[in-house]
Amino acid sequence: MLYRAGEAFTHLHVLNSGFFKMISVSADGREQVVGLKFRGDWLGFDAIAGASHACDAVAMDTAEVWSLRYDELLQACARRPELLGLMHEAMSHEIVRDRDTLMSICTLPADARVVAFLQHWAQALSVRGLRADQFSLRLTRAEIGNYLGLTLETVSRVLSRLARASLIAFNEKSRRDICIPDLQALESFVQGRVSLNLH
Amino acid sequence: MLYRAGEAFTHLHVLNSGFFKMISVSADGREQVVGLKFRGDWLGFDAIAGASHACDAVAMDTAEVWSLRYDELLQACARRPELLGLMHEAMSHEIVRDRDTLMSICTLPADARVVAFLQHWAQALSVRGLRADQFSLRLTRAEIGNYLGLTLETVSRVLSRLARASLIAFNEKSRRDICIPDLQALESFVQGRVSLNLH
DNA sequence: CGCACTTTTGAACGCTATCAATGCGTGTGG
DNA sequence: CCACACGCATTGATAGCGTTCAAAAGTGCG
Repeated sequence: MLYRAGEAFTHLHVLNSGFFKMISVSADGREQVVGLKFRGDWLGFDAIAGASHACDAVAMDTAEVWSLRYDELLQACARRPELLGLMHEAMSHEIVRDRDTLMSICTLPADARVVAFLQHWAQALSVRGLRADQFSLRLTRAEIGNYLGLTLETVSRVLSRLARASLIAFNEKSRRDICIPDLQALESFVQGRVSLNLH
Repeated sequence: MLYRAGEAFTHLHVLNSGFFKMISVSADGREQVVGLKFRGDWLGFDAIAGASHACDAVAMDTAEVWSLRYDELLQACARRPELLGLMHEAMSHEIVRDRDTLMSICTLPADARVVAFLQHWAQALSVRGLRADQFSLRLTRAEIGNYLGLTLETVSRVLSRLARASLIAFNEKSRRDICIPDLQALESFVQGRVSLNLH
């Protein structure tokens, strides 16, 4: 765990390798995965406003993180304006990304949400030069469901249906490692609402 | 409309009076209310990353907006570091706020979501020194539902139920203007419903 | 007044949650 | 080595919440 909700804010972090999940807990104890972080993403922006972190940052793998003291970072930005540009870009990107997930959750049915989740993950890998046709989800069904506003059973059922339709395939070792032979086919699935009720 | 999705990014804006809604449209035409803005909020952060706006900013009322050229703003920040602090705080606050709404939508049933929406609005007014026990929603039932991942009928039903329970009251002129005699009562109403769902 | 838009309310349907049983892989201890 | 517990995943049956479809009333405006 890189930081926990409530901890005093001192550093921002840049993820150089590995994967993180961001987890918020509400006052009444509801827990929620509110974001996923990949290589190059910044962590800790949530803490600037309140001077303490608003969520937990949990590594999903061995990870390498560059931690930067915020005050020193600002001084460095004064000397090197392009650094400030990078930081603003990262913050802006996070805002846009969060809105995209909000839209997915508000407007898509369960199966399309799961597909959008897979696409998101695949694209995140692809943009970073990693293979996007075969990867590990690194989240339990329960966590995926939580992130998407679904139950773990629904996630499991959708994935099974996608596998039955050969739009994805499971690794024979672990059902958390999946293959996406044709990302286009998945994409058109969301668009056209192809019915998978083959049974 | 202050700006539209796709427009080139030149200015950030600070809302000095009035109310704005932020509307995103996905590639396949799904429309989504992704945020609400009140006095003192900044608008336009979404455009920094992509150099063009990612959503529409629509006024819900006559509004006064201060528009600041981004490049000039950065120069001013170099001279006055506290200005940069304000801007970062606003961005960070937006990130935290977006996550809160995501959590509400993912973890709460319909009635609790509507209540959370009312609380959010009331608190936004209260923090700004405006009266929070009586205000106009400025959104149609359809827009509220869209923002909360519900249909307009569900929103209408929940509001009617809340009014029947005297937790809120409608203005006799317009059913978009509501009274909240006891905000605490509303809050405990959500708590009770959620704790039932938690086990 | 007519027209378009918004809101309310009812009834029926369907998607997703809930409840429950089973299987699988892993680590642990007898 | 096996038995066992534990966490994770799958699958089925059922129920319920929210959607969909539909009708009617209220509101604002040219």
